[in-house]
This record gives sequence, structure tokens and C-alpha cells, in this order.
Amino acid sequence: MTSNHSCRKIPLTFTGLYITAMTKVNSPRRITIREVAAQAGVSAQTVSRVLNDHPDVAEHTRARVRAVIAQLGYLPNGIARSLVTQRSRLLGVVASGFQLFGPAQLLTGIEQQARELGWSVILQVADASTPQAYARVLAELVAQNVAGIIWAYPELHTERDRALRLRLQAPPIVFLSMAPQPGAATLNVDNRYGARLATEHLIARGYRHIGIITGPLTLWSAQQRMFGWQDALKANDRAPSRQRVVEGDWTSAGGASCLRRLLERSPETDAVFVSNDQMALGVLKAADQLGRRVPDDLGVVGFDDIPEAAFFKPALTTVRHDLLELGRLAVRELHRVIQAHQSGQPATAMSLVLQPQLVVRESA
Amino acid sequence: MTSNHSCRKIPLTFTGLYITAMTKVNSPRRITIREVAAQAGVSAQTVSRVLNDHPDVAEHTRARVRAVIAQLGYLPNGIARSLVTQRSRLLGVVASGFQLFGPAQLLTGIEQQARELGWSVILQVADASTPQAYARVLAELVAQNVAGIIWAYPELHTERDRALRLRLQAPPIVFLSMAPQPGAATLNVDNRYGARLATEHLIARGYRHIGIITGPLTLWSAQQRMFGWQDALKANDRAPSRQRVVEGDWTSAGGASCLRRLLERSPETDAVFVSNDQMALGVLKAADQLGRRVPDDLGVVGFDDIPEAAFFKPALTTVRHDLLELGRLAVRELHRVIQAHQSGQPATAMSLVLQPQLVVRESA
DNA sequence: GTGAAAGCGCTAACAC
DNA sequence: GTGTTAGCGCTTTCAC
Repeated sequence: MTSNHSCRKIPLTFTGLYITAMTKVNSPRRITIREVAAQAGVSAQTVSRVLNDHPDVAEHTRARVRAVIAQLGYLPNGIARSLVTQRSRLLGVVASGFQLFGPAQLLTGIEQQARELGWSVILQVADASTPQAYARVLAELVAQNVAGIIWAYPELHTERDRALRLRLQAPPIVFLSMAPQPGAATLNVDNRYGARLATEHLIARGYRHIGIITGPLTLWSAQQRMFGWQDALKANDRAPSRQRVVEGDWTSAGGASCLRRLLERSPETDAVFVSNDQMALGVLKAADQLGRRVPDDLGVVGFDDIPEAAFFKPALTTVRHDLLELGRLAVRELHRVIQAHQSGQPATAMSLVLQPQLVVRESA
Repeated sequence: MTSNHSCRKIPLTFTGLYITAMTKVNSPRRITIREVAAQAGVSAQTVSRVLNDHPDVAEHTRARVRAVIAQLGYLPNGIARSLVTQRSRLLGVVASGFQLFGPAQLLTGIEQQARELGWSVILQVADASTPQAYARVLAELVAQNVAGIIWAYPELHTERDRALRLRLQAPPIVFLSMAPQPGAATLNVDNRYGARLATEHLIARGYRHIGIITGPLTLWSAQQRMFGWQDALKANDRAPSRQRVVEGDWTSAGGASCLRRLLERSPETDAVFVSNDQMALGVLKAADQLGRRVPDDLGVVGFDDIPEAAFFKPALTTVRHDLLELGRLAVRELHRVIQAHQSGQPATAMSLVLQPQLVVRESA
């Protein structure tokens, strides 16, 4: 409450719902399987059998137990279960945040598929500021007995690799948006190919001097998009000039200032591949302010195809990739490995690359 | 793998990191406190004392145990701990998703503050499609022994209230973006006031016929914003006309089509309060296509102040609220209640309302 | 200061 | 079909 916001605080009276809950947490502790058993006149084991849908229970016993469970509002204690069975329905997800479009899409896909498989998601946001961050995150998830981990933290970082190599006691891991490593399951969008698509579109439209605004180059995906831009230029006998590479930060503000820098450095630039749509919005704005008309004076292609891209002025030509599906695939892949695991079978780690596609609108 | 995406699958060989992990999960199971104890030549109890920083351990014993822990890479089993202590460092969060700006901000704030307090977040996305959804979500969190719950699902729904009233065995709950209820801790942005601010700005700028594009009116926050629009009109002796209310869906596409509908129904409309910035982008686009210049022919004010709003054309006048801070406050409030609880003290449920502010740019 | 015993809530293995 | 016993990994209690 030390914030500098103006706010009203409303202390409430000591009765009502909330307080009710508070009282109930402490005193009438959670109902256990034994209480259900006693009430139903059977052993705890029989209740357990009903809970787990074992066949060896007489129908009328099962019915009686179910009735008591409903009546008492009994909820099985998941962590006791997990402790004894040595397995869990918990999926650990490591991310860098979810304010940007990409991570939010991934997380949404992951959560959806997890829910459909009956899993819960435990979220860890790593801040790569300290070297131990990765190890800490991993330890946290292992402590919670997660059945598997989805590593959706796209930063290049040797410390991370060391931490992951140390995963002595860690469950299966699937990596998202990271450089494929031999033996590790990594799922990706083909960023390089997508960027190439975008750049080749600019070339085909007749633009001569094509620059790039990249994402933070500590990110593998941002690097790949830069390589795709280079690929396209080289394949068309143009030298990718270091002068026309500007590193952005994924934000619109960054995009705007990057365009200004790019045009200062290299005024003859007549097109730019912008590594995400948010920055592209800033580019459109800055171009407008500089008196450069898009697409006539400046061609712009983005990356992501966020839902807003079609509503930019002019509507943004961009690269669409299905990160929602990628997240879902990651969970299914992890599920497969965990299943195989539990039944003692060998599982082959699968890597997979989703192909993006160009969406042509008005900005190039 | 049943998707309709073109993709390459790369089956990998049976060696390397990933497979390494797979082997290690099964055979050399997690190291336990007893193994540490044996290795250090002490009892499990002493190791436990070291783990929990109890004072009653000789310094050299402590050092030896610590060494063994580090050497073996021992990680305490959080769920065994949680089972015996009857408490946990797990925070349950119920949300409707995080693809929109608001929810993403909230979740980010929640996660940050939770991390700073040493908690982990377990995420539940409720789909309100089935009536039992709320109860299921709650049961899931209770099963995982969460220490508290943040309910950030803003939909009005009697079923939810019933489920929550039933929270017999549920831990303390803090509600976000919901109608305050007596006795329940609810934290909110003052949506109504913010909408009033926006609308009064339009009035002050001399616009005569002010419409509104609302969010989905099943959401309390969307309703409040509509009431704020009404408040402002009434306070200035204008009758809020039902004709000038169009219900949107938070998306740019929705915003664009809502503006068209609004202008068809009520062509003299010369300004519109749009209940979020994403829809406002669609409104700007549609206005452009209809030949209405903003702000001259049509005043537009949004809500949220997303980072992109300043880069719209024209730059969007909008209402800023600090949802990140709201999320953080919610966690701190929950923490306070849980703490009080555990020390057996009574805690007063606190409700709190954060005031938004107007950000004037070019669109009105 | 340290250890032994008991048990958190549940299920696996075996008896009957 | 059902109950009994043991124990998952840890902490709490109470000896010494």
C-alpha cells in the first residue's frame, strides 16, 4: 500500500463471506478420506478405490461412498496423492513474461492443451538478471513435483544451458523457441524462413534498399529473423549491409526510434523488414512524421500478424505464424514422452518446425 | 500432430541431452533427506533443521550437512513438506485468459509480486461455458493446497457466486475486477470514474453527440464503463441515448464494425468513447474508411493506454490505469490475510479502488 | 545439540 | 469385494 496512486481504502466489517471463509480455513480442516470412510461405513481403501474408478467395488458400495463424498463436499488431497504415487498432473512452464504477443499466444496454447489433458499449469517467470535464475526456476518446479516442463524462455544464455545440463532430477523438458539441440525436443516456428519470405516480398515489389529492424539479438528467434533477411538479400545478389541493421526492443516506441536511426544512417533505404508488428506500428508512425509515405516511399513488412495488424494505417503486410498451435503441440509432445516414460517404454524426442506464411496487405 | 500446418518433423537419434534426462528421471530417483543424512553421518532430523534454519545445530554439523546437500544436488520435496506442514507457497490464480492487455497486465503484476514474496503461481483458466466450471477450478486449486486464491475472472455469473459461497474448504480469496461484495476483498480500478473522465473530456472539447462502444456487457468492468459514460452525460444535462450504445467484443475488428453500426443508427454522432484501446484502433480505421476525420469530424477516446496507443494515427487520447500495480496489491493483500491467519490473528478484509487518469493526445 | 517415533492424506500390495 | 499394513518425504514432539 506504499504506492503513489490516489486510492480509496474501504475497511469492511467483520462479518460476511470473506470472514466466513477465514474462519473455516482454520478450524474445520479439510475432510479426509478417513472421514468419508467412517461416514460410509467402509475402509479408507474402498473410498480410494471409488475415487480412482477401480472396478473391484460393488455397485451399491460405490453409490453409497459417492453419496457421502457429495454430501460432505470431500475433495481429494492432490498433494498427498502425488506424494504416494510419485506422479502429478502439474505442468511447469518457464517463460519470460506474457505482455508481448508471442509469449501470450504460446502460454494460451499451452494452457488450453494442458487443461484438455486434465493438467494444471504452474508458472515460473525467469528474470535472467542473475546467473542462478535458471537453476532456481528449475529447482522450484522440481520441488513441486511437476510431471514435465515446457521451457519457453527464448534467450540465448550459456548459464541456462549449464543449469539444464544439470537437470539431474528434472522431469522431461520440451523447449520452445530455442536453437535445436541434438537430443532435446525443441519446437519452433521457422523464423528464418518467415523473415526470408517477408524480405523476398519486398524485393519482388521492387524495393531496392532493404533494411531490417531486429528484435533484441540476445534472443535466438530475433537472430533467426535477421538471418532470414540476409538469406533473401544474398539469394538475390544483394549484400546485406551492416548499416541497414538496427536492433530494436519489440516495442512501438523502439520501432519508431529505430526507423529514424536507420534513415539517418542510410537515407536511401526504401523498405524495411520489421521483426514484429508492434515495432512496425511505431515504424508506420515515424514514417508518417518524417513525411515518408507507406508503401510508396517506404515498404514495410512486419512479423507476427497480431490481430490489430489489419487495422494499422496502412494495413500491415506481415508474416503469420501459429504460436497457439505451437504451444499446444509442445504440451502434446511432452505428454507423449511422459506417458511413454511411465509405461517404461522408450520415447523418441521429437523436434518440429512450423512454417509461417506471408500475409499481404497494404504496407508493401 | 493432426494440424493442417505444413511442418517438418525431425526424429532425433537416441542419444544426447534429452534422452539423458529421460533415463535419469526413472532410475536414480530424487535424492531424499535420508540419503543426505546418511552421507553426512547425522539423522534426517538434523538435516531438516539445517534446511529450515533452526538455531539448534552446531556450526560444524550445519556446515557438513550443507556441503553434502550441495554435493548431492539435493532438492527438498516441496509437496512432502506441504503435506506435513499443512501450508504451501502456492498461489492460485483464476483468469479468463491473457491475450488481452488488461488480463495480461494483471497476471504480470501478480506473478511479479508473488515471486518477490517467494511464492509460485498456479494458473487456472476458467471457461465459463459450463456451469460447473467455477466449482471445478476451485476444486483443482484446493486439491493443490494453494495458500490463497486470486480470482481475476471478471464475468458476472450467479453460478460463480454459488460456487464461491460453497468454498467450505477453500483458502482466503481476493477478487479482482469484480463487483465489491460485503465481506469479500475486492480490488478494482475505478472503471466508472475513468469512463466518466473520458466522456467529460469529449464534452469539454465541444462534441455534441457522444456514443459509446462498450465491452461485452456480461463483464462487470464493461458495465461500469458504460455507467461512467452515462454519468458524464447526465451530469451535463444530456440524455444517454440507447441508440448510441453499441456492444463490442474488445477486438479491433469489433471496434470497426461497431463504429459503422453506430453511425448508421445515429449519423449525427460526432464522438465516441471506446471502452478499450484495441477497439479504438478499429474505430480509427473505420472512421478513415468512412471519410470521417479524427478528431475534427469524430472525437475518439479509448481506455487502457496500451503502449501502442501513442503510435496510433492520430495518437489516441485514452484512460490510463495501473493494472500491474493492482495485481501486485492483490497479492500483497492476500499475503497479509494469510499471514494473519497463520498466526491466529483476525484480519480485516480490505477493498481498494485505484483511480485511473486521462491521457490527452490527438484523437479528441 | 541431536535422534527416535509418529504421522500429514493418500495408495500399492497383499491378505482374506 | 473389502480390509489391513506399510510407506511416499518430510516435520513435529519429545526424549536424551
